[in-house]
Amino acid sequence: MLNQVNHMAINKQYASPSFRPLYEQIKVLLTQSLIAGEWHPGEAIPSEQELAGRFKVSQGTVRKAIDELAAENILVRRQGKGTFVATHNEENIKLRFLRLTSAEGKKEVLENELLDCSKGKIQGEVARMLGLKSGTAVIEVKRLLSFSGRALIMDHIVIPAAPFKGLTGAKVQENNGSMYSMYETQFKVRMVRAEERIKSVAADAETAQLLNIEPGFPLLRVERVSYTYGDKPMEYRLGLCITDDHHYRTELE
Amino acid sequence: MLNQVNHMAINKQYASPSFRPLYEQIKVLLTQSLIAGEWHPGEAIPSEQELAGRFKVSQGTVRKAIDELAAENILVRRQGKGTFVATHNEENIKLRFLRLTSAEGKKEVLENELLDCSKGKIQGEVARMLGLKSGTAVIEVKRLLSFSGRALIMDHIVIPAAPFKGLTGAKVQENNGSMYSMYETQFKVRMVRAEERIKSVAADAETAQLLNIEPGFPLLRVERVSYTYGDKPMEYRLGLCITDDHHYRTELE
DNA sequence: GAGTGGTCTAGACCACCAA
DNA sequence: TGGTGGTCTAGACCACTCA
Repeated sequence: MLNQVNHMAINKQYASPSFRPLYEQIKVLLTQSLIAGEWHPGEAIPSEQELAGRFKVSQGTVRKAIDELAAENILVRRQGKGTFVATHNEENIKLRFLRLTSAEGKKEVLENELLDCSKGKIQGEVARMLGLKSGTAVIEVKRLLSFSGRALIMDHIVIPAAPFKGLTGAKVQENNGSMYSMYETQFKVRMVRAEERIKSVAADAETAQLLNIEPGFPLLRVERVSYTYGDKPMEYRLGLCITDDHHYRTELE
Repeated sequence: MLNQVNHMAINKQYASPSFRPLYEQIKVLLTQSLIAGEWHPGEAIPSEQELAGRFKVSQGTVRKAIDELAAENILVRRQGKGTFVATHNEENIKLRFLRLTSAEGKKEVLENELLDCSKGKIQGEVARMLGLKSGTAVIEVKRLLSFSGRALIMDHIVIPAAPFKGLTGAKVQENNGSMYSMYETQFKVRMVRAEERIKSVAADAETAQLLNIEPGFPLLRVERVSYTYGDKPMEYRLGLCITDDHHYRTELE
């Protein structure tokens, strides 16, 4: 199959219109291998030379494909060692998606308090955002995240039940609340990117009690959809955050 | 000078330690030309071939340097036409840094109401963030931004007076509130990237009156520092936003 | 020392654009 | 038709890692 794809490519690649560069085809092939689970997060993929041989293209073309996947945080290059599948399961990047920081950026101790982990059926807007039919079985997790001993975030997480069969509150506790790390190690699901929508809202009575603040206290409402390989949405998350001593940081480019 | 740099590079480039790739040196040279104003926003820079000749390196090396500058939104490539200095002064990207969107992402008419434009002296935290000494002369702009007829953002903008000599309220009005476009066309200052810190706050009395809401209404407090070429901070901005019908969108990668 | 990614070159050819 | 960026190749050599 690979040979055929590339023979086609080599013969037809410069037959505009609908021209697709070879390296994009290589990118698709690599992504398919990732989806198929040929290489798991943290593992090395074959060397550029070997992939060039397998795909019957030059090393430079494989290189360009890997360059782009590395720019998308899907692969990670390490000179002298190889190219690896990116992972959330390493100390320095376990919290890659956590954007809440204290004013001075000082180190903090994070704690996770599980409030609820139950099965349900999805509906409405959340179903649309996850690309699921209304009524699909989902798992819902509610938890509190504490920074240096103070509860700052109330999270409500919704994921489809099928890919996460066997997920329980106990497992969430075991992983100390690092959901993305757990998704990878336990369920082979890697989140590649996420989109967030942020609003300012007043705390309702229930949230206020959980976060130990007065009702009406201003909270940051962070709505997140996370995507796995192939831009497939796999997690919905609603966070309510206390931001009197902390802030959400982001960069515009 | 260029020859010398490159002769040094060609002879010494592979003399580890402190090895710097050639294309990084080219990047620095291109950035210096941008800072020096050799090419202005919207203009074309010389072709890859010409730059390769000028720097005495191969086209591929120039290409890699330009690739990175394009990834940083400093240059823009247009196949068949050339490579251009990126600009905020084009319709589709005038609002590149504006992250506030209505729920359905529908088009909106933006209006700018100037509240104040005055000179002052900088102090405290803002001085630190802009890398200025306390007491440096600055220009402060206060304005309201309306979306489809409703005032949603109260902006407070602080910029050093020196690079923006001659900036007046009238000029802000002329440019219809598109500050980044004005910085470029009138003062040759291009903002390349920005960092933001976001909090949720309750509206104070003054802001509430300006935005036509009740005091205590939850607002998004967006603090921004914008950087020009060479990562030099050039603008501080504090925005207070109504987010009942709108949200701030961002992407995590 | 062997193997990996990283840099640089030279050359061929294609896609796209403007005149 | 000529000039520009975009793709692809083949080869040489360097930097880095690890056994």
